Amino acid sequence: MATPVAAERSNQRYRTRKDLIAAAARLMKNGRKPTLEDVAEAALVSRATAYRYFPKIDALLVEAALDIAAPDGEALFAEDASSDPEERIDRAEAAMHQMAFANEASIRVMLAATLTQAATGDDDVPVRQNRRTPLIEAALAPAKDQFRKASYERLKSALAVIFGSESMIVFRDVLRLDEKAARQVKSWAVRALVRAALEESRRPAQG
Amino acid sequence: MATPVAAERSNQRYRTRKDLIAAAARLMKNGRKPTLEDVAEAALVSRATAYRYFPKIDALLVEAALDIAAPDGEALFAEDASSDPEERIDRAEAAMHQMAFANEASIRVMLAATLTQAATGDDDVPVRQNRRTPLIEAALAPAKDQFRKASYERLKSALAVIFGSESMIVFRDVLRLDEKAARQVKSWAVRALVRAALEESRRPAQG
DNA sequence: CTTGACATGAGATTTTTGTCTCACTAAGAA
DNA sequence: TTCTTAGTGAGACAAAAATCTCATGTCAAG
Repeated sequence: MATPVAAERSNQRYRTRKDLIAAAARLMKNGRKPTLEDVAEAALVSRATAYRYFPKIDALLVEAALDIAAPDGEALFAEDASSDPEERIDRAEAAMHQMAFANEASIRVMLAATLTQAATGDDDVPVRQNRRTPLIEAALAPAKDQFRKASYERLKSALAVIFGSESMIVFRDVLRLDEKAARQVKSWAVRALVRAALEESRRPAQG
Repeated sequence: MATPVAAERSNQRYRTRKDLIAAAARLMKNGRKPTLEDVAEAALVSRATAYRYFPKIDALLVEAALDIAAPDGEALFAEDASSDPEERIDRAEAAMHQMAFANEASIRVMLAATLTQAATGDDDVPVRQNRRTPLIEAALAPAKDQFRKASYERLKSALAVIFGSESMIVFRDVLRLDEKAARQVKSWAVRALVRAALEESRRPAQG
């Protein structure tokens, strides 16, 4: 059997794997969930090979979505002297926002692919990764000691809800707002949340 | 005229349509996207008939998701004398939260079915409906005149992001928090947002 | 009751999706 | 170079999903 598992041939395996992922990423951009056959063809690889690497196409789609450049906390705040958490969070949100709306179609495909799996408890299945929390932590880092522990954790989770690509779905499909309006709402919300967490951390009673 | 004669058959059509939707709703509860064949069988209807009613299964799944009881603003605040918007919003959120987590599997299926369509601009395709905004408006109603117009609109949109079933996905798949933790975060966040909107509406400068 | 129009059911058929086999190619070791 | 072996391609095969056709059943008007 030709199951790619031995270590020796790793270059070859790595390349075809990479080609498959790249091809999938390319196909996702038009918003349609591609079939494994589509991907194989686009990657100039036989159907059988494609199936060998990704028995479930969902796994491939998730991998492909990782190609989408996510804002990196380190880079984003590299030469940013400011330590005002409100400003920094807003800036981080702007970066995520821009990324999400620029890759809307691909993100939708990936989201749809993962949605039905977490529920069924399938475990050979890809899991959503969390790229927003590191970004949020980087933004809050300079001010971290101004928060109480509980406030800080709560704030991070709440911000994660606003930051994510899921919120884009709400703005587009449910509220029917355009990108600019969405950004304004999110900007206001994240700032308000940061302020609220800061304030309650300053007050003596309660956490 | 021949038309009214033909139209009289609507009872029959209505019943099979209803049966199909009910069957789909039943099948969605286990979190797997059912096949039209599955639905047809469960509805005691032939495949061909099912396909006649719903050429795309996604349309059927969306219809079926409507069966899920959404909290109704009128009923929820019927005997609630309180007019404190913070309390009322929190209460509304609790209701939505309970509904969303109780029907997680079905909601995931519906969400996945709609995600890839809005993007492609398919128009014979069902559209997400918005049940959360009326609820939010009902909760804010008694205090509506305490907000500036712009603040009010922004608040509603921000709350819609927190309220929705999409936030459940974030808590579960991305943050890996359980239902209780999710509720606490959301409760804190919605209250903070309401307070922020109220406060900025009281202040003279800026909107 | 009869009739016409429509809805339905039961396959046949086609398309799509996933699996398997086997020969061939090419990479790395000797 | 030659040998060994993992990775690949081509296509047969199987299973599932979607579409089409036509005979039958049933409703309601006359």
